[in-house]
Amino acid sequence: MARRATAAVRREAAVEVVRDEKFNARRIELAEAALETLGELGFARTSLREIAQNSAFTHGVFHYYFSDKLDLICCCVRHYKAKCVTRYDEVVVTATSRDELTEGFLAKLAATLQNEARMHRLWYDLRSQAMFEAAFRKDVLEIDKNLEAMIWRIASRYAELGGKRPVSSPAALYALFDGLFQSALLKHLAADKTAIPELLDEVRRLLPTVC
Amino acid sequence: MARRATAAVRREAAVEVVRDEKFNARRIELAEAALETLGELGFARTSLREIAQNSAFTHGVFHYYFSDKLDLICCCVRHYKAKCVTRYDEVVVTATSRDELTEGFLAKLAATLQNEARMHRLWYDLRSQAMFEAAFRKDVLEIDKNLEAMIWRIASRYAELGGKRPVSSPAALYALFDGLFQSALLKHLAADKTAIPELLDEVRRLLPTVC
DNA sequence: CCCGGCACTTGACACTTGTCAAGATAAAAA
DNA sequence: TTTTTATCTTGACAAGTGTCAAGTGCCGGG
Repeated sequence: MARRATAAVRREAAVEVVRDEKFNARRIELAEAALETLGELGFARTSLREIAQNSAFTHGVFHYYFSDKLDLICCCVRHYKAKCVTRYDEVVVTATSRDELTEGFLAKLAATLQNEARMHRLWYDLRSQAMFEAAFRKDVLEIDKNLEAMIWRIASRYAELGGKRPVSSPAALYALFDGLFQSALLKHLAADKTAIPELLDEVRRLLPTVC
Repeated sequence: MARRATAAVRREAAVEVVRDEKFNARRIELAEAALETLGELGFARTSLREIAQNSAFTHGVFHYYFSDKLDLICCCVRHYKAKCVTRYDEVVVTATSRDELTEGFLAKLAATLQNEARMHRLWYDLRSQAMFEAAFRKDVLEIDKNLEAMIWRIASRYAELGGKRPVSSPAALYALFDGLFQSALLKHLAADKTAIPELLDEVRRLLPTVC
């Protein structure tokens, strides 16, 4: 009898796990839909109803899966993180020379700016929001740390391939590339055709200088 | 008679000018009040009524002096610009040695981060908004250009005092310092006591490297 | 003195917002 | 089958939004 009871408990626990997984999957699905609209309109102009309208659901769902709007957007930020901090890792791993790494990095950089401008302006938007809204800070700071590490992996590998070491700190390197990217993104969104090539030139010139 | 008519026209024109000046002065006064609230709450959460409540006026005034909310905020951005792009110029002019320039620059940097954090997070907020709202782009890009020039003046002077030339472009230098400042600001607002000293250390180490 | 226009306030408008309770639907359990 | 439970929709709520027309007070010129 004790054994049967245990089995029932186990089965119930398994059911619970499955439900949790389903619940989480839908949360992520909703977060992804939200990211679309956020990338289009920005944090300030995005409402739950607008998000719902660009998705397969109605506005009420969000309060079934999220405690409130902030909870939803925090979930968006966390989900965004997972996608974005490994963007350049393949290039880092496969490149066998400085030139190869440079070209791979630049190609990905240009493609990102070209195709994912909306997602990245959202990132800058949310990072600014974190300066006002404490609830975002923890996640934003963590993403920032991961991005810094990502840049550092590139720089380290680049230096290694030349038998050198990066000449500045991870923080300074990240600041440099992030600043350049941010500025290029703004210009690109302002329909400045020179934004991408100028960013590439700048990075191409900079890489041998700093590593 | 022609002369009297001319005199009347002139007087009227003078009156007009005075009125315009008064009108403009009040516009700036209102923009300044708006900047206070914007710095406190951020773009997303700031309403005209909130701005009015933190000022000596009522919410209706803003439509007497501005065509709409965007017009007001554009005016805020432009007014902000005027105040902020000359922050380090005195140090640049008066410093007679590299050390003096370094210490003056670092002191102002620390003071800015400490005392004007709210105004600067607003700047980063509005710069992000410009990625979504085309109406902001022209002014934001212009401010960015001015800030880049400001950094360049510091770097040039620093290099000059050492008989050198800056080793990187104005764009890269600005990206570097702006990125570092932005990151330090976020950490500072997240109550990270090490943010300011670490920024100062980083800049102190970096200056001789880049100029 | 009065009057016209400027500067500002007031109150209302149409609309949007986040939130949530109540109900519908469908799948699972009994 | 019936009952229960999970999921999702609907409609409503109060609060807040930008906007603007109408009105108030006031000051300077006639």
